[in-house]
Order: sequence, then structure tokens, then C-alpha cells
Amino acid sequence: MTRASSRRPGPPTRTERGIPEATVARLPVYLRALTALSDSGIATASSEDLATAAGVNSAKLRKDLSYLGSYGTRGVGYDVEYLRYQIAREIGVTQDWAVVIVGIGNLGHALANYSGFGTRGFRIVALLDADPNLIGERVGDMEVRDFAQIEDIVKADRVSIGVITTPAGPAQEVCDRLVAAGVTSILNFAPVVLSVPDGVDIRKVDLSIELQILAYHEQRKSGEAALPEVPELPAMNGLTDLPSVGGGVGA
Amino acid sequence: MTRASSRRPGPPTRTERGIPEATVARLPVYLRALTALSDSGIATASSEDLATAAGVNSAKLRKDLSYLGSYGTRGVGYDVEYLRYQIAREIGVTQDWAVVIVGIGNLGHALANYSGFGTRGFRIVALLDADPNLIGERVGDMEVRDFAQIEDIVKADRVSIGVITTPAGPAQEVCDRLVAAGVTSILNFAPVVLSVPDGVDIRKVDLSIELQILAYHEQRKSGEAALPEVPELPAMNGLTDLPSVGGGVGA
DNA sequence: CCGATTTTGTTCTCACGTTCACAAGCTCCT
DNA sequence: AGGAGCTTGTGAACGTGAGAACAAAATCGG
Repeated sequence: MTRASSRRPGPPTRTERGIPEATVARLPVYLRALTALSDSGIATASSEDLATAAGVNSAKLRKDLSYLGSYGTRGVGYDVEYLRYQIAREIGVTQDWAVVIVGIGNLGHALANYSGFGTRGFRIVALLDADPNLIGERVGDMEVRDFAQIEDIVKADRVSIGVITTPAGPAQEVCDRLVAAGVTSILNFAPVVLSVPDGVDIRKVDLSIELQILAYHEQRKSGEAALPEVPELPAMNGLTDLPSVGGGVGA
Repeated sequence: MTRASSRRPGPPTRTERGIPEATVARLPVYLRALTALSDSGIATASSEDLATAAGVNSAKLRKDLSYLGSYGTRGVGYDVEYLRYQIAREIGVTQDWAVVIVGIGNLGHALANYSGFGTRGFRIVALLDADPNLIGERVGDMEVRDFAQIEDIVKADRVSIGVITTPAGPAQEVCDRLVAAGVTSILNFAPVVLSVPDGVDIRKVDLSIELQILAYHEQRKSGEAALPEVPELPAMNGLTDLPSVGGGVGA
């Protein structure tokens, strides 16, 4: 079963272009590992080597790579440069993607100054904010511009990716306006659930959620048997006598 | 994966303290949605309401909540305050967790100033860096201290969570020293795969990986039929004649 | 007090993702 | 040339997660 999802009863249909989402999320990790190996002068690496560098197990790595094609050589391994190029191409970072950052607070500043913007493949074309006090300020080698210009900027630079680093409040409106302007991928750092129309991809980076997940596991470690187990209110049917339920507005 | 796995072949065994990881990752989202509803004066909400606010479907939400216990009322819904407390307790944010931030560059600054530190439940007890030029600098209402003091700080404040915002280079060493000092949960912003011993949890936040995932989908949207499909090198067995393979050191 | 209505909690099924295990294929040594 | 030794690519088993669907419980109106 090469790629080519099942569905069709006929022949395997070559590369029916269907890479599992879980695999897509790991490809950038492999890409980074390959770049590191390349920088160390390593020309060839086995799936075991690569897996170690990427922090996964080798079976998973091999299966992931098999969705892209047969780029390895049995008995030998993978050519680092060649595989690196193939993954970069598959991800789409052999071309440059124009990015705008909206919300130039602490985090926006930090991202704007993030040299190299992680890996190559992305180009920040504008820093935007709605605060008149910020507009015109220089950040790195760019100047903060008025978010009101978003339409023009997106069209002029063919921007497809928007990064939202505003507070939670304005995030949905910023998102709506980005989408209206033509942005079709959004990376959201604001602590809210954004809703977008079909066809627009959205990903979320959320510090406090990550911390809470860690806290959950941490509690298990220390607590385990020492947990208070708290009231728990064995039956608790009536939903009555709660400590401090606010107003009485029903849903 | 966490402790307390199933193992036992017997009956369903009540609430054997095993909440699926996927559910754990969503609980903070529900908690935030409940807080928002609570702030709006809503006292009761159905699974449908909650699901909408959290951006998931109601069946999934109900199943997730069912792992915690039966905290709803059939025909009515969930009491917002009560459920909020139960989830907060399950996650472990009814107590305060001491956190250190290591690496006070742009991102470290941004996180240090992140008011409220997302949601309550976390307390930054120290900002650390190894750069003598930074040590002593004031950031918000705290002062940057020497990373060399990590052992003392972890012990004095019972720090269990460390946030790494250093560049990739020193990240693994910082991680090792955090672990050696007694930190058992790590949130890593550095673009490297960190390895930690068993018993230590680690989570990763990685801007460039998120962007690359977006780029992949973006490429599919615009390209689809316009993709170059590139060389692809039909057979390519010998791994020979590659454009620019670096040194010749084998693995 | 009873039936209609609402909404939860749970069961069942299907899809997705991970891991194992091994045949296929390549290189190298004799 | 032939066999030994590696390493990939993949088929199959297994485990986890998502979604549909429904029975069980609670409220409310008559």
C-alpha cells in the first residue's frame, strides 16, 4: 500500500497525495535534524541515526518517510542532502512565504526579532498594529504599520500567512479582517478559540495551555496517593448550595 | 503512558485514574471557556454551548467530561462554576506551581511580562540567565539572577516547572541542569529536541514548526495542480551526482 | 401524578496512528 | 560470482481517539 489511500478499487494510483496529518507535523522536525547532520558534515544517515536526532523511533520515521517516496537506499541509509531537499520541497519551504505579524506587544517584538525566523522559507513583510502610539516605531529593520492597511499589504505582497500576537480581545476581529484580506493560514498566539471559514487553516500556540498540561502530570507525580481527593460531593445532584455562583442568567 | 495504565484484565474498574492524553490537552480549553462564560454571568451551560465556546463538537466534550465524573445534570446542563472548579482541580491549578524562566532574551522578556501568566495557577519565582550583562537587570518587578544559582532556587521555592527560552545551543545543558536541580516538568521554546530521563515531562513550543505545517497545507491549496513536481529522479539508486553534498564523512 | 421534552453519560463502530516484524534489495568481502 | 550482513520499505496487529446514536435521568406543563 504505497501512498494512494484506498478508496479506489482500481490500481494503486501512484502518489495520490495524502500524507497523514501526524506525519506532516513531524516532517519539520526531520528537516531540522537533517540540517544539523548536514552542518556536521554527515553525508549519510540510517533511519536509526535520524530517529535519534529527531527524538522518535526508527520505525515511525521510516513509515513517515515512505509517504514521500522511496528516498533511501537499503543496506545504506539516506543521503542527508538529498532527503533534506525532498522534505523541504514536500513541506513547501523551498519557496518563500510572505508573513505578517499583527500585534506588536512584547511577544510581537520577540517574534519580529527572531533572527532567521526559525528556518528559512518565511519572510516577514509587515509588522502591524492598530495602536497609533506604536505605528511608525522601528523594530529591528522594519517599521510598524497601521493594521488598517492590511488589504493593500496582503495584495501587494501576496501574503498567505498571518501571525496574531494581539491580546485575546481583538483577536477574532483581527482574524476576520486577515481572512477578508485574503490570508488563508493563521498562527494564533492569543488565548482564544478563533473561528475561521472553511479553507482557512489555523494553528494555535498557547503558553498557558501547555503549562496546565504539565501541571496535570506534575500533580500526578507528587500527589498520586497524597491527593486530597477533595469534597468530590458523592451524589451532588441538585446543583444547589454552591459556594459562589454568579448571576442567575440561564443559558 | 502516564502511570496507572490499564494493565488489569478485569472489569472496567471505576475511575482508574486514567484520563486519555488527548482529553487532558483539551481540559485547559474547557477551563478557559467556562471562565469566559462565568465572567459573562452565565450560570448554566449545555454541552452544546460549551462545545461551541471551546471549538469542539458536543459529543467529544461530553465524553471528555465523563472521564472526570458525572458533573452535569441531564435535561439541564452543567453548572458553570461547579464544573470550572472540578476541572481546575483535576488539572491541578487550584494550587500554585512555582516556575522559573531560563534565558532572558526577547522571548524570555515577553513571557516574564505576560501578565497573569496566562491563567492563574502559576507563579514565576525566578528569571535566570548566564550572561553577566543581563544578571541584575530588572524585568517587570523581578530581577534577573544567575543561572548558577538554579540548585538553591529550585530547592528554596520547590520549583517543579522550568521554561527554557535560550537559543538552541545551550538548551540541552540548561535542561540537564534543571533536571539535576530537581525540576520535573519542562516547557521548551528552543528549536531543538531535548532528551530527558524518565519521570520528567517535556513539552515543546516551536514557532518554525508551526509555520512549516501551515506552509505545507498552503502549498496544497495554491499548488494542487500547479506544483512543479520537480526532478523526482525516477530511479535514483546510486545516490550519486547530487548537487552539493557536503563532506564525505559517513555515519 | 404522568407524559413530553431536554440533555447527559455511555456504548458501539470506524478511522487514524503506532509499533512490530520481516521480506526485498543493496553493498561489500571473499 | 556468490554469500553474508545491513537497512529500508511495508504488511499486519494493536492501541487510541472521534463521532453517531441512544438509553437513562432530570425538569416542566397539564
